[in-house]
Amino acid sequence: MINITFPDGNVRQYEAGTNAIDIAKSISHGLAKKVVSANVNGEVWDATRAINEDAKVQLLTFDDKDGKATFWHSSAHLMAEALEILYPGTKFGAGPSIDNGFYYDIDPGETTITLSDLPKIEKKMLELAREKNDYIRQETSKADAISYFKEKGDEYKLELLEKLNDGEITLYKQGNFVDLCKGPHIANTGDIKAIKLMNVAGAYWQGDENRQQMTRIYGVTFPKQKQLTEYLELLEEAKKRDHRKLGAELELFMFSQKVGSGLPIWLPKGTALRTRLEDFLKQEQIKRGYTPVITPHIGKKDLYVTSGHWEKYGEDSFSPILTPREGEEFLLKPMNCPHHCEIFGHKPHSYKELPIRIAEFGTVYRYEQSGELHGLTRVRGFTQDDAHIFCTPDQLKDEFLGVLDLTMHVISKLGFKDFTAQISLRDPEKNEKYIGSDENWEKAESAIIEATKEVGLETTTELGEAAFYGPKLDFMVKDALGRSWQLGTIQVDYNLPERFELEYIGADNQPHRPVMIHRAPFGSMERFIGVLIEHCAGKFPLWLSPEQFAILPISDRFNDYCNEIKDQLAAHDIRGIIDDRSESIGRKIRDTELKKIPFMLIVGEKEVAENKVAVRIQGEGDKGAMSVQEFADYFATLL
RNA sequence: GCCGGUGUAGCUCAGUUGGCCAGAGCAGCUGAUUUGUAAUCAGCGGGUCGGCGGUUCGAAUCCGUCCACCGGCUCCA
Repeated sequence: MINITFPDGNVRQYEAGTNAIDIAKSISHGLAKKVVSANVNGEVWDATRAINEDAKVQLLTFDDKDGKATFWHSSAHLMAEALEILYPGTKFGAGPSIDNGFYYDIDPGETTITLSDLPKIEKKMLELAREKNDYIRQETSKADAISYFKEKGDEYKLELLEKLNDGEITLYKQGNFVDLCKGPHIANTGDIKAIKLMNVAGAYWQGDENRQQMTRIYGVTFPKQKQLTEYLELLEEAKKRDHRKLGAELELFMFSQKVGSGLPIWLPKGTALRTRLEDFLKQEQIKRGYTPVITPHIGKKDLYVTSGHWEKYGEDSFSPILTPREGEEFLLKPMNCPHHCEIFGHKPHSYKELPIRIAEFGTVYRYEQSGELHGLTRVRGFTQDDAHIFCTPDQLKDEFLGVLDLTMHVISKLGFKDFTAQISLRDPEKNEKYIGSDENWEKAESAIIEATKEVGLETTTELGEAAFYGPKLDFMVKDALGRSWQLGTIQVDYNLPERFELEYIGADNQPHRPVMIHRAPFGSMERFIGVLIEHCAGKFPLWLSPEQFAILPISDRFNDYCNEIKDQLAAHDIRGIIDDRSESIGRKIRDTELKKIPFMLIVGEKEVAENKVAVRIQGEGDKGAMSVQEFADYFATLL
């Protein structure tokens, strides 16, 4: 007998060689049906794999993250089986589970698989699922595995095999399909009841753009049909929040083929929104001792040679523009920091002046490949809420903490609760990717780690994600479709001050090199607003709303009264419009609802007589009549 | 940049296997209506069918090429 310890600390005894399904059966039959895999001593195992020794076991169902991964990974194998039948000779790459399903990268040879082929593949998968084949795990020697895939002609599997050690190789088989796989898998294909293949895309083999482009097929599956229906409904909902759709509908911004792709054009309402965001941060920064500056949109190429950006990112900038007579080379500025370094360097500084915090909403232009462009979140021209702090090494940590406080203030003020903070350090294996001394890197990295610890911020750490000049802390938020976007960023930099030979005179009357912090709480106005639109589904926080109310007269006899109301509200700093079209009140309400204007103030005979307005809240309905003063007071409580 | 898809009026979409002057709803304009909590009625205007080139007696429809957009990949100071 062996001892099985459950997550709640309970210990039960089982025969050696038991498995997760049997353990589940001993608890309840319902549970046994739902078990897809099990966490055994920290490793996810097949639910049918024999457990021979004492172990800590957590049974996993589709409701667990790891359970989903098992289910979807098995679904990828099922799809591969279907593909092998429908497209004989297909070569298989890798087919993992992902956050929302699974994919398989395949090389179908001469055949092209398109969207219209997916229903056929789905159908075949369902057929195979109904055959109720077991997923069978089989340990194998490297030599046997190689000979199997050699005979099959699966060169990608052979390449994967090369990296594996003999003795740790397993194959999984369901039906007639055998795959190189470390598992784990569900017990039987029959558990897969609902299947939807989402799309096809190109993907480079091993993620290397110099190698073969594979066909990647994405799909998602569920144990119950109802779950699939719900998932598809969720996707529909998410689409409605898409900032590209809402941005057009609410007339916030536009793109023009003539102006150029990736170059957002801000319409009046979007500009109103953006200006309010900028003003909010500008005021906050003044309070916190920042000095606003303005620098040109272009800078000599030499400036970026000095900063190192030209060497590192020259190809990702717009090509230099030339002065017509002298032939001097200028870059459309891809970064504000070199300009700000020049500001710091234009006169000598005493240590008594530090820290110096130079802030600018600086518009920058970068060449993004055409296929990268995406709404407001990936563009070729954007405005950073940029600032650079020049301080002494002793001040670094306090300054970092100050920036952290500002960034978190901004994020919470905008209603983001679900964000993650990522510490990006250098990859110690790839020193050539970075500039600057080891000593400086270590100092910078530990400053970030200590500061985040001190404020108790939950972080993840990524090696190799640092900027080339220093480590950084990024704030990431997910959009409506679950894609993760970087918003605010804080970066420590010992290197630019060196490249620009920046100095201050210390208490010892000797020159010293300042440390620099790059930071942008929003990141870029474009991306931030794009994510904000999706976050609030176009219903912005009241203080940002381009129009806070619409006054809707029931007949044009009340227009004069409406104008008075509007003036009175303006005196309370509440902004809005009057819809004085000769339309029915029902129509005016509908149109205002669709524009997502937070308050409708309806004015008719009764309201004029009582000197009131009938308040209706967007998305909620009639709230009854109030005087202007009452409304203004109520409004103030919502800000 | 690479793979796949899409591109018809301001918006959402019809348009059979290439064949009369390319259609609808909404929006717009004009007029009527003066309305009580999510679409008042009538009339009218509006499209080089993404651009260019080709095949054909004839192209929105077939071919080529370029552009833009969508989903991914790669990249992201």
